[in-house]
Amino acid sequence: MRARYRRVQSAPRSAFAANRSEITRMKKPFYISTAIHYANDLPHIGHIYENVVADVIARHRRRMGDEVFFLTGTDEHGQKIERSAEKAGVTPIELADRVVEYHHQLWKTLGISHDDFIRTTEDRHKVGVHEIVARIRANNPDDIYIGEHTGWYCQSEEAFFPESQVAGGKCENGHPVEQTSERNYFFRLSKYAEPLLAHYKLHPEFIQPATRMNEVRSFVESGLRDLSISRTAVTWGIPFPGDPAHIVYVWLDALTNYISALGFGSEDQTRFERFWPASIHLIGKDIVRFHAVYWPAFLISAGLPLPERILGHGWWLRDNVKMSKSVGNVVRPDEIIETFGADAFRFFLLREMVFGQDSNYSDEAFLNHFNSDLANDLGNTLSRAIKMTDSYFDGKTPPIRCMVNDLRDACERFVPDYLREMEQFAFQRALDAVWKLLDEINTYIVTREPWRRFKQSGASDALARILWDILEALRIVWVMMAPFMPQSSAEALRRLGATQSIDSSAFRWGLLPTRAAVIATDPIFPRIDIAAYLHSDSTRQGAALNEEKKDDAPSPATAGPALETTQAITPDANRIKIDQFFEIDLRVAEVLAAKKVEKSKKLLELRLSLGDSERTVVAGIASKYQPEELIGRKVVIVANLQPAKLMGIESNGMVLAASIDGEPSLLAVDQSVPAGTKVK
RNA sequence: CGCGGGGUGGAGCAGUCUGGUAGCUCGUUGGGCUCAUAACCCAAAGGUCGCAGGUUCAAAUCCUGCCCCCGCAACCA
Repeated sequence: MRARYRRVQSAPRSAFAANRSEITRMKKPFYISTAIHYANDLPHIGHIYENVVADVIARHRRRMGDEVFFLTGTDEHGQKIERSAEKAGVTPIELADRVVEYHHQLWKTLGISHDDFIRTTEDRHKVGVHEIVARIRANNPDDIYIGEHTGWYCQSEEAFFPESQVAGGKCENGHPVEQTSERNYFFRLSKYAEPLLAHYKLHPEFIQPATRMNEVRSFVESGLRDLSISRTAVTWGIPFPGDPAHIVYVWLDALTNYISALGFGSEDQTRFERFWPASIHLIGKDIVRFHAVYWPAFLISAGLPLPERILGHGWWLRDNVKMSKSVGNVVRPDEIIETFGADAFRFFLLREMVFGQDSNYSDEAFLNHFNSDLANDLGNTLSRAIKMTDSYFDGKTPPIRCMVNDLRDACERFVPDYLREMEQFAFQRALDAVWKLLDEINTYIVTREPWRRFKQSGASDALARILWDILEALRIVWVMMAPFMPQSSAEALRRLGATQSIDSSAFRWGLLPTRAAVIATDPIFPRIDIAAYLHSDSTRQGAALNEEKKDDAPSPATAGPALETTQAITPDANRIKIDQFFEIDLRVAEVLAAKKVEKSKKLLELRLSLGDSERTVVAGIASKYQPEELIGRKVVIVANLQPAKLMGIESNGMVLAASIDGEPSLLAVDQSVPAGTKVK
């Protein structure tokens, strides 16, 4: 993806122009939402990133004078929750409560400044969902009708599966499916292709980045089919208005959160009237379609205004191949946040990812950025400036302001750059502008040599001006950093003796008071010994970042600071009895034939001899082994495993292999051992 | 034809929409400074921008074809 962001149509203003315009005109309130996060599992780095980005935008808008409403929340309905809850032996709402509690803690830890948190199980949300259905029916009585929904139905799971999840007559969990029809309520989505295309044309900034717009447009151009908006097979959801035998389709349910949270449909709609339409729906790129097609179609039908902008961010990938401790890129953000602070992590997320693009996460990258950006540049510059002030001017900001100098020029060059990039969600470039200013400050320090001046002529006026410049430029640096690192910024400004609150005028040169107390103390970001950190505490590694934990219910034990559903494993509790081991029938087998499974990436179909019998086993070892080299080889298998179908082939056993970063290495036995020999 | 991302100095990445001297961070080398967190400053080395065609006065950027890597899904039983 190689998108640039179109300019926000409220043209980028310089810092100084902005001040004036805010006074003279009444601004439209600014409403930003994240997606509501699905409550069947704990948040991962993708959710964290989304909320941090939204928070940075919200904080930036607030200080620029906007009236901001920032919403996040949880999506708590649907089958997956039902099933996860069942597995955990709790009711769906108990499960959701647990996850939500964790969300609250996490967002607090990370300093997310949302104004409200919507749960789709709340009454106010149900009211909103009923209201939007009512509005659609009132506005376009034709748009909701009863029809037949035909699809692959799985008896044992009581659910329809999309074509993509059905293979070889089985659903994704291996149960048989059949073509079945269900009577559902439908939404006449087909009617809205033209209005949507017209809207995209009129508002090219509606979907960003632009490549997403292209995808959406071609999707709509290829024709829209009416959408089933109710289910009868699911019970955990909002009863369909007027027909409680049906449940409202999850997306109609979920999307409505953006207005139900504003009191849509309730007695008091002042928030809805004030803040809708949303300025930005911030979402992952995977759900752009729902936000850019279904949601606006529902809104048009209901006679409601459309959100101004759908902003799709990229995904955090984990460093693919080299996930290992020795390489030092094991992912453990929970520990990172605990150790280095929420601000450092927030900074990293925005510094490292080009907004909109995918990016790789690694602890090593975090640590490197921490040292070079935060410790060496941002923190160290603060330290050296304050230390000199402390020594030369008796712990107070110098007594003389300086209004004409190179640093002021630099600020007036970089602050507008920074503000422009912030408006375009180009956080990486906004931060670049900050670091360019930091460079200027460091260069200024070196070329002016305050230490030499002090030795030569003490606390002279010239020295006062120079140091005041440095401190003032740093004040502006930390004002720029405020949305990214709110706590650190407040702390740094306090140390600098800058007391005024941060608003849009805080970027102006000259605000640092003279003779204000500075605080010379420990470094704000102490350097990390990276090697020592990476090799410490190896037992706690393994919080898998992007791993889907499909049906795992979050355990109560993880309601603490852990970011993931990893559980502390005490070795003793984890040991098994020997008879448990003997339940496993391990056998030596000889490979008679081997071939790659068609269309598969890592599967080999093996024909094995167990001496007196033969069987077919499918093994996921194709990434490492060629079929030819396996023939005649002796392997160890689990012989009494339930059969399973993989890519349509029945596998009767499991070939044992050691796994090094996912690369298999087959267990070897002496070639002389006859096939069928028991292993114990 | 399942969906998507990518191939740019040693590493990680911008830049590609709107063609015009190839940029950032880290690393490396040499020098400087000593206020600071072995930090900071200056300078240098290092790239035929995956390949092949095409359009153009001009291509990392536009067009065509191809190769390779990765994520998701379908398969690690």
